[in-house]
Amino acid sequence: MSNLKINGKTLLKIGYPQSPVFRIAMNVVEQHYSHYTEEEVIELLTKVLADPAAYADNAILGEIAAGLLQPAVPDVIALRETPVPYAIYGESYIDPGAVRQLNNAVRLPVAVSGALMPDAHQGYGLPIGGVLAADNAVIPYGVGVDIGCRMCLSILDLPVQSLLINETSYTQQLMKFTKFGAGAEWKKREADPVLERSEFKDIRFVKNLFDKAAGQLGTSGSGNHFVEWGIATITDPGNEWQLPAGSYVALLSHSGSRGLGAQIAGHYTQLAKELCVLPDHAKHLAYLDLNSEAGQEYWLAMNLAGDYASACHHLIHKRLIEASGAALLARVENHHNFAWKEIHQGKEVIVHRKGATPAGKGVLGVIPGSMTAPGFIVRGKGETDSLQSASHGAGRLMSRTQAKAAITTQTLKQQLEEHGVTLIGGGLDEAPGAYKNIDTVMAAQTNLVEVIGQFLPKVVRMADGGPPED
DNA sequence: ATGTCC
Repeated sequence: MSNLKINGKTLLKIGYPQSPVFRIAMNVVEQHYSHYTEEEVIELLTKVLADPAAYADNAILGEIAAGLLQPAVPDVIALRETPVPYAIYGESYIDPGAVRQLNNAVRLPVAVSGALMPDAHQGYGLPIGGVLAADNAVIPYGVGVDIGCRMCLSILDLPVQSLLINETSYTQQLMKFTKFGAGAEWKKREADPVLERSEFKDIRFVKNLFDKAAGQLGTSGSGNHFVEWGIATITDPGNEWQLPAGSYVALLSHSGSRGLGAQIAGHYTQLAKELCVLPDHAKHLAYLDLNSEAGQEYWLAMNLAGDYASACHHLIHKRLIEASGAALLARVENHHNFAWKEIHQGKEVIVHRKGATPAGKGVLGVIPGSMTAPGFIVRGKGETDSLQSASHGAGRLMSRTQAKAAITTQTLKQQLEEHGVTLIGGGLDEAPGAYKNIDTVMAAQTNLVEVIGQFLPKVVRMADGGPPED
């Protein structure tokens, strides 16, 4: 049995229009004609293209025929001249490119309001650190490529000294129970309720991602993702867990939905761009109407990816906490790449937070610093102007390329030594110097969150720097 | 962010 897939180039060559029919044809071929030769498939698709109406009632090819009978390219949707208002926090530290991107977003016809966090920098579509409330529409690139990218902090009942005395065993645990790198999968798979979800059966596109998702459950990926042992210090005696103020061993992880979320993001962004054509400078902000089939599908797939990301963190924490023999005292976790249905100013809106921490009144979150700077455990103040959001970290000061050129291995080593941090993996593009000063960023958002504690990394694991190794 | 191609 061959594994024939037809690619976009082939479809273009035989004259298929660049419309949703492209993807439909590829899916149909993959699902029903993978045993055909390429010549046979081309012959079949050419026949359908020549007379789509003749295939309209065909059980398999009817889908392609319907796509061909639709108008090929929808009209360009104009941005509004007048933007909806938005607040900026820490404007003097924000990359002007990020401001330009939010200026586009708040002119979308579906925009209701927006906000820009003090760690903002340029992304695709909505900037990282961008928040946008939309009316009954969701922007796949307003959520980001890594759907459900999130933080999870577990505070444990281990004496702080054990981390300092037995550092080697904590390092070994990280080596044994975490897995990093693009495409990384565990050989032995773990059962988990998230893998039983009906979305894996009901949404055709998502169904094809199941196998990879099952293999990648409990892995961490690459880039800025990490798992680290460190010391959490609770400073608020009125904390939610009635923990005595003081220091605890804690585990902090940062990662998302791996290949599953990336594929979902890519697929539905592409679909959105076909269905919602915006002026060129705003094209990545293409949105899906939540009443449309595509919009509803994305919403379900996005929520699945979010829950999958959460399950990944929980599996990592479960394994490491069990290995350490500790008991869990408290946990704080939050998505920072996601969209939610929320009520703002008395109206239900879709709030996109792309690199932004939910900060509703009393809502707890974690804002990481860098591998040598503290992260913060925060409680949201429910500020209206920020759409109840805060930064998701310190934010980049240098691009990855800039950081690799400006920072030396020697500098990184020295900084790690000064702060007593052990690093496994990690590239120069993730060095502390590549990030803004977290204290400056926190000072710009005192109206958004209150600090109830902090976290200092001690043993950090990240993907190896440079190209993936295995 | 991701094995960068719908």
